[in-house]
Amino acid sequence: MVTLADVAKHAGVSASTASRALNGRGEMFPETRAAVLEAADALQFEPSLLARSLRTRTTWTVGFVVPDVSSPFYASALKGAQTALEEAGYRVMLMDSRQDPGGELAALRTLLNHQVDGLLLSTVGINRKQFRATVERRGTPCVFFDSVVPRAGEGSVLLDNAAGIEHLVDHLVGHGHRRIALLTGSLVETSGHERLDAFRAAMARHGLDVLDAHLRGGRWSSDAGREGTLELLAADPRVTAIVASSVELALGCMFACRERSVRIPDDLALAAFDDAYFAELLDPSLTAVAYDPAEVGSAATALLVEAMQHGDATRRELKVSVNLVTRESCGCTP
Amino acid sequence: MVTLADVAKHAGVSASTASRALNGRGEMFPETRAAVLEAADALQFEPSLLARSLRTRTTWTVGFVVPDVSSPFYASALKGAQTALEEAGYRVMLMDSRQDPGGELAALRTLLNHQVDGLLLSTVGINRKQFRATVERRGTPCVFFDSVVPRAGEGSVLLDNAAGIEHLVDHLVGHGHRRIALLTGSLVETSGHERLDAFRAAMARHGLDVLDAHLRGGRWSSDAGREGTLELLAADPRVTAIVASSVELALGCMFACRERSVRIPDDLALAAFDDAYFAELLDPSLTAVAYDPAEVGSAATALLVEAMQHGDATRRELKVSVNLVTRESCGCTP
DNA sequence: CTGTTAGCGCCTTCAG
DNA sequence: CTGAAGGCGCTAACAG
Repeated sequence: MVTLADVAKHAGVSASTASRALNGRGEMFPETRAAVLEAADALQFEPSLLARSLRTRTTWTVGFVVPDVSSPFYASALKGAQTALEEAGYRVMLMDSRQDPGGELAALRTLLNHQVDGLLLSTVGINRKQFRATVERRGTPCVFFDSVVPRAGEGSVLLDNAAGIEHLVDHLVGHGHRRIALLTGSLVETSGHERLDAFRAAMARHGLDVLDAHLRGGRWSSDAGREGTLELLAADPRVTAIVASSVELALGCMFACRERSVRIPDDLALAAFDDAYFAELLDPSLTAVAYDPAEVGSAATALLVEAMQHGDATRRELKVSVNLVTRESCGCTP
Repeated sequence: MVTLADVAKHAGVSASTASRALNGRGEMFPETRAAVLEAADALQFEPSLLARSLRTRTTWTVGFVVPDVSSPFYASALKGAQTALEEAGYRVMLMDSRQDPGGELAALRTLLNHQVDGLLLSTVGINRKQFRATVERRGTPCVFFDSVVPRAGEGSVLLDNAAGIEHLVDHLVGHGHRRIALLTGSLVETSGHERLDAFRAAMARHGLDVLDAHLRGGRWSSDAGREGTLELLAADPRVTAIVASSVELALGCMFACRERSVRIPDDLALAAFDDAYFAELLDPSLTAVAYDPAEVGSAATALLVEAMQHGDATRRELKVSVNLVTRESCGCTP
């Protein structure tokens, strides 16, 4: 390995001068700088980021923690964050909490021991005290996205869950439905319980009841959607419409309907939170609330970079807007 | 920040003893060790991985480079790798080359400057010389997956592209098709050109011609699939079946067919490489070659861990097996 | 403008 | 079994 000392010797200057030349810090004679750059080039010098970080106490690395990287939503958010971070000169260290608070805490500790400069976190439900003890104690800035620890961190970016669910419920009510059920996601995550709360609120606004038997699911998977729908169908055949808290849940619902020969939208209308690039090609095509998942990542990054660089004291909470895309599954005709 | 020195002082021992106790190295009086552990616990000591890495010259970090993290395939491969790496005690540093060789080289350099212990790389087509100059020169082990630099690195994991395409072509020929076109992916990537080569070979085996006009696409996107299909439809209406090199390309094809009122499978049969969890619910449901994308990541990780730990000299090349799932788009009936 | 000195936090000789 | 000393590669403070 070729070190800064080698470059300095080769250029006939001291290590500090070499360092200054390479980092463009301070004034110096152009020919001195040129000599150093040439030497670095000749020796193919690559600085050790490790050593630099140890000395400067900044790593230019940000930790990214999500429940499941392979989920399309998180993958897109990651992409958005990665792009924005790279632009700002940061690198990404990725960890997966596997939907487990213990795993999340372990991930945070590892990242913190790595001296990351900041954290982008979609929590699976650690509490404020745990958050305090692991991240706040170190003073590392943290921005939450999609799922937050209430009143913690330097900011958060959430989808406009309330508006999304409202669109869905209003639209189904507009089609004449009154017995509407909800497939919920994981209720320890912000998007899960916000969508549930919003569903209750939207139904109430139309003077409609929400029976506990009409709330099913509890996980984000397609399986949970299928099972929840089967339970729903068995428990109360009078339900005429379903709101799914995610595409996966909606797909599960579609599977269940095929098994039970329930026709969508004739026997049961369906509309989902989360659009997908294949929604148009499904049978029937899926009415859904759309948004840009990458924007969640990039917006969170913007907040984090701000916090890392200016140490802003005020917590900022952003909402990413959503819009309804009507297709066939709700009962609309193409 | 609490350092090893603080712990040592608190426990009334030297820093070296504290280090030994914490890392379980060497023999020592149980009470000494206990005192150190207690002190570390009391002070909530967390070792600086940076300093440790600088000293030990191993970071327990692996670099992961892909063309696009938000693609479902890479996201799943990442998940597989992440899980396997974490199990082996490694962390993941992620970079996105954005389908650009320049970006890929930059990513590799950054990772290498971070002293990663190993590399998991899906290349977008850098050449052997560039690979040599950046990674081989440092001696950092690298395992390729999905897309390789020929005869480079410590190993590779590829899908069985030849078998997959063969299944697809054989099946379509079995339905009586003879004029079959191919939507290709990016030909600078291994999966892209292997699938093309395999298509030619499979067609030849049936004594069928492959016209250049029947090869369209060139990128992995849905858009490329749509445009390629429109071109195909315009150039030669006698084509009766299409093999898509990926789901995205297949979806693009389905969009194009809707625009032109071409019915699948009656007017045009379709079958794709890559299965998807929603393939069953498409209209028509999509015949496809299936495999486990996470396995690509975990298998590559196994190879890499082996290389990092035992410095194996022999290059190993793995193939992940695939299988055909027949549905309606090829002309089969449910 | 440039060189010398010191130290980030840790681990690993080498003595005792 | 334990302590002292040195250094991984780099940069910041202080002289000159």
